[in-house]
Amino acid sequence: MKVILYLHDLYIEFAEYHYMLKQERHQLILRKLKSNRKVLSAHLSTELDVSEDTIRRDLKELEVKHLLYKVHGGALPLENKIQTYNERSVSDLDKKSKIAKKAVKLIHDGQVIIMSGSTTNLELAKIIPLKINATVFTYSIPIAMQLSLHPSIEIIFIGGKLNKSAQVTVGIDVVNSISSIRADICFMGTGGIDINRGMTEPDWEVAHIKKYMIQASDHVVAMCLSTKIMKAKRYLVVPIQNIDTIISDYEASNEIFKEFKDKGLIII
Amino acid sequence: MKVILYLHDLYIEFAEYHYMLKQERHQLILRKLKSNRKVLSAHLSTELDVSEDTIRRDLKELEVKHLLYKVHGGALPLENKIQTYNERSVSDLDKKSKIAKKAVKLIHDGQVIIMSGSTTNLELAKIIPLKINATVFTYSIPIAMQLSLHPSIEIIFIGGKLNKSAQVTVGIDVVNSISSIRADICFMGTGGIDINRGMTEPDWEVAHIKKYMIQASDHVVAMCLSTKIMKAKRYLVVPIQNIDTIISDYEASNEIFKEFKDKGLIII
DNA sequence: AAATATTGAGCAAAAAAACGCAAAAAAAAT
DNA sequence: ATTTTTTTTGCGTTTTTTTGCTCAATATTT
Repeated sequence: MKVILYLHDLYIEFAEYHYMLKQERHQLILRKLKSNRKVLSAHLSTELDVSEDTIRRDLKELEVKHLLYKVHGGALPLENKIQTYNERSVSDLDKKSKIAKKAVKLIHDGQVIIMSGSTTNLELAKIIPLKINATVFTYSIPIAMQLSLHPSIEIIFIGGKLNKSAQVTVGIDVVNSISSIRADICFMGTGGIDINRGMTEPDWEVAHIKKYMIQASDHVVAMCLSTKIMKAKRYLVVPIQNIDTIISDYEASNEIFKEFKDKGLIII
Repeated sequence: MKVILYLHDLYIEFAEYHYMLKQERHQLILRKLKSNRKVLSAHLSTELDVSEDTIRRDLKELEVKHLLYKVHGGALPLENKIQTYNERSVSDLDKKSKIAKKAVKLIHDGQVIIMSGSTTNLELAKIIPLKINATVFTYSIPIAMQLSLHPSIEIIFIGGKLNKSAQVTVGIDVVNSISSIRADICFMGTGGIDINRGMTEPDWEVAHIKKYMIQASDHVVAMCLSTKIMKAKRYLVVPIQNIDTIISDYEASNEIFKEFKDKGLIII
């Protein structure tokens, strides 16, 4: 490696001079981060013989490229970034509780109800009037816990393998249990509703379970965020004619529902 | 210790240092909290070599992010806070956790485990080492929730009618599900153990379910408060010879166990 | 009720980051 | 080869963050 210096009218050539390119520094920083699990700006500065400003700029660049994340004093690998409350908070909570308020009017004394495991259903579970007397089948732990605060709802929990992150049971046992149920009404959160492509889900297993839930119910209520109307996900649950009612945060009069109404669906 | 990096023809030596970044401290605190189920400010201060003020500020930050909750003297995992209504009147918690500490040594990789719905079992669920890989069948919501924080335990929730106060499922469905299981070991909280009258329960339905749990297991561990030894409740679960191991908060050498030992039971 | 331990608030020192600017170097254009 | 443009870098200054300390208030234990 050579370096050529222009000084006034002198031209000097240095044979062995290690000037480090920015990219080299970046690679170096990432390597060190990998083997060391952290890097400190101050140390990098002396070790790589550049100012701390430069290191800070390097780290900032690498952060933008999602190769690390910057903290006061240095940087850490992206994987140990701590999950914060906001990141896992429920999105569109206002819309979901609006839907729940409409849905709760469909619940009556003596019904046998199936509830899927969505956050919209959790909102619904919170606002079921205390005087209602009904039986609810669910496979969601949060919903079961919420309902257990209700004085007169009988809860049947559908067992199976527990999905830890969603806190719902899944698998063949769930399907078997549901197959032996006969329910009056079924409240279903949904990944997408489209007039042609029907009700769809991003997860195969969930789609499968929901299919049986719908089979087991006399009346099927799809609770659907407005953002998911006329959208489709990967896996079909049922075609649109298997659904009886759609509840969204839109007004029922919204023109987007025209075709659904033409097919005989109730829009709330 | 030194870190040496080779990059093309460059070789750079990094001096080792152990200044700790704030985020690293946070991660360590959370990790310790997860494995120890609690952290003490004074302890952390000396361990991480920073002032207690700093620790307090760390805990406060983590609390705002909903990653733990602060108490006088330290902090506890957030799960416990959710379960506070459950631990409303947990009596003899110290004795129960003493039992749990003994019981956890019986848990090994690859086991299929049945856990009944007692608070002693909840304590056990809290302290299962993170590296353990096993399958747990349970019909208790608090236990399922506690286990869902474990990275590698597979949880099978046994469905049925939910008993709201105990947060456990009961009924014929539970019996049916358990009948089809084959487990290595079964941890059972118990209402009473007596050398002649066997293991007994105050609730008929629970007694019935436990009978099937014991039938389904190769090894039966009865976890029993010292106050319940040589006591009997209303309904028989199984006679004493169907039990393999008794764990209590007494020393195993206690003379009260003499007759049990004579019958071949293991006392821990 | 007294003794001990823990906490919160305010403050100051030190370290790190941000910002604007200008020198230096590299790249591009002439 | 020279000029222009762009990029990179370091420096001085101002802000922000972090930390430890004191002291009064609170909580816990004896």
